[in-house]
Amino acid sequence: MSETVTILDVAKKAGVAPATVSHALNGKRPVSDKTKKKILKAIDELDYVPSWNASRMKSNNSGIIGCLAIDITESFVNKIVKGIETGLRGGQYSLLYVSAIEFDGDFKKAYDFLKAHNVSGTLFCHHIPRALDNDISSLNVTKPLVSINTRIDGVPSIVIDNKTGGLQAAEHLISCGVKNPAIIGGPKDRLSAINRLVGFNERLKDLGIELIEGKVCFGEYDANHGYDATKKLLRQDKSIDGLFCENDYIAAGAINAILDMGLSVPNDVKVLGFDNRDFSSFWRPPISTFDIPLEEMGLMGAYKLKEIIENNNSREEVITLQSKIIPRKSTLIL
Amino acid sequence: MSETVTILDVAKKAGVAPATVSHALNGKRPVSDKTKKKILKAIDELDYVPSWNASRMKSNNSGIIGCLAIDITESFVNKIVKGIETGLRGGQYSLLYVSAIEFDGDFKKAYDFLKAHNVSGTLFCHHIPRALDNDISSLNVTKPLVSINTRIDGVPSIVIDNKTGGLQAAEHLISCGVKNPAIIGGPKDRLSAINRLVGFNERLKDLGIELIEGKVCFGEYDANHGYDATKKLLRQDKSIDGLFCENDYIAAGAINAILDMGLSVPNDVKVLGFDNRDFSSFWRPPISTFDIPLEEMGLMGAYKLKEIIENNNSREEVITLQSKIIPRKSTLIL
DNA sequence: TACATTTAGCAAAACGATTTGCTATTATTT
DNA sequence: AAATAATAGCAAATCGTTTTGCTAAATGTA
Repeated sequence: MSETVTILDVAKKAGVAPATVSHALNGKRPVSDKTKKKILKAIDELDYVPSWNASRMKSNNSGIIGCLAIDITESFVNKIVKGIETGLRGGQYSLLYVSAIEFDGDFKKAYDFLKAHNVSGTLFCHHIPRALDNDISSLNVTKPLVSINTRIDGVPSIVIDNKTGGLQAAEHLISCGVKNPAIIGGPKDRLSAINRLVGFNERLKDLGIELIEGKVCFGEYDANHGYDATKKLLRQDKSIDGLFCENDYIAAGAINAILDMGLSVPNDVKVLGFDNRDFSSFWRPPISTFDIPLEEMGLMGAYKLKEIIENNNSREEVITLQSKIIPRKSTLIL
Repeated sequence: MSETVTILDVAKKAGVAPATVSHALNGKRPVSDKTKKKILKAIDELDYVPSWNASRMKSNNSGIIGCLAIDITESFVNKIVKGIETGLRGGQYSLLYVSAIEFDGDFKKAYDFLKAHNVSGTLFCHHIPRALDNDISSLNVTKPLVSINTRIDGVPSIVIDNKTGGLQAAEHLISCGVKNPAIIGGPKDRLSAINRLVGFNERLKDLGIELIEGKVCFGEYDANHGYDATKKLLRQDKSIDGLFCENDYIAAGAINAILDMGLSVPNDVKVLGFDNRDFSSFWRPPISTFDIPLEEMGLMGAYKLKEIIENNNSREEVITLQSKIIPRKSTLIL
């Protein structure tokens, strides 16, 4: 209802020119303490809040950071977003969040939407490999762009070293005494799933263990897949004594299956997950897993983007972060 | 790098006046098909995207919906936010997300931030009872406001009927044959926890069962609290045969404790949770719980806010949604 | 044919800030 | 005391749209 109070109202009340109010507020030119005090008093009394719109239109820098993610309820997305917020905190930036699903996966439309808001830069945050590679040229990118969680050619990216994760998974299982490991993977079209497998396979080969096709099982990142795949694998080969599950949902399903078959975790079969979900620490038995520094990825993405915006430094760069193994009972010998 | 293309560039290229371009785009005045075609061609060739800033400054309606929530990683928050997005989809609105923690819990600052962006309306989304009641007057609210998940006096609110939830919890446990129930609650300062208890207690009293103080245990909404409280309760009173846990983390911890004591769920003790977390369906045993329509809450909040903005209808209204019980094995007799 | 009506499009003002050129005052130096 | 430099503050232009008053052309009516 009440009218918006503008810089003019403040100026009038304080008995100065609008320009002086502006200068008093953002210090582009000095203003005497006396007038500054008058101005602040007027601002306080009128409850004046400068219009971001108006000010940013003039300076052609919206101060808005666009975040284009698939779906905020994906747990990896919301943790990354939290990191982004932390990275932006206290600055002159605000976060405009957009789900790609809102635009039926049309990245051009979604990006145009952000453009319309005159964003100072954009953070992509998704998991679909090459989702943008074909489109990136048609996007007509005019403002800085940073990709989080997926590498895009020609774009600074913050990624997780999933291959090293897989590598460490192999080492961990073997060092826990596993002789005959198998792997239950995630969806074939997700780079995370592929890379974890590649690393796992590579290190096993180094250690002289061959991962035959029958011991690799792709599927969804969920508990049902873990359950079914485990039963299938263990029926096929009763000597399997270690499972690398590419995320903790799969691992939880796998443990359920093993227990249902009357076997023990970790005594008969050791189970290693990935992701460190909130339930993993109090699952029975607690699930050994890898912690992914999701918030840190968001943080780094925000920092990187700010750096590019502020220093106009746009050289491509790939920042790779490591996940960290968290050993729990599901792989330890009692 | 490349310059921003404005409505003037389009007008020049199409050989018309800027006003005509504007009218062609948003139909406030008719434009002939011929010129419209010329204009659209120019827009396409120049890849013109109208500046949201400039247009919204003029119309004094930013089209931006502010969302002020505590923390995006809180699972209830991100589901609500998803609902909000769905509710805003396809409209001329965009979502500006702000975490209250960014402003050290200072709602005035956070709200001023949104005001500075000239938001058309704001959705509060939090769980702290009365967090705003004291502050709401000092907030100097000039634009529509809707609160989700917490009731605020004088503000349209979308809330969950936790009392009825508690009530149904009591009925369910009794109908499953429980004779001597106890409750493990959440934090005392959360309305959800209080209301679930009130409903639970009330219905038990109706059924002639007294919930003495020794059978009520407040604490965090986490598994450790569930574990510790369960051990304490069951040691105190060995005849307890049913537990209402105010969320699923607590329920998971409770089940762990019961099993560790050598008892069976549900044969010896039945456990009922709340929240329907993602792990609850494949916990062992699967946890009976309540599904909270979080996305729907967000959706309703968005709808309500749009209605207020568009029809200038600002009467207070409290929309109460019901949670829905999902019976699983943890309370069923085998 | 002459008049009224509708349609199409242009020009200019407005939104609320920032930026910059300029003037008037005050402080510093010789 | 006069000349110079520094400071304080005002007025006006600007950012990219939308809105509105107005003119000119096209259409319909008598």
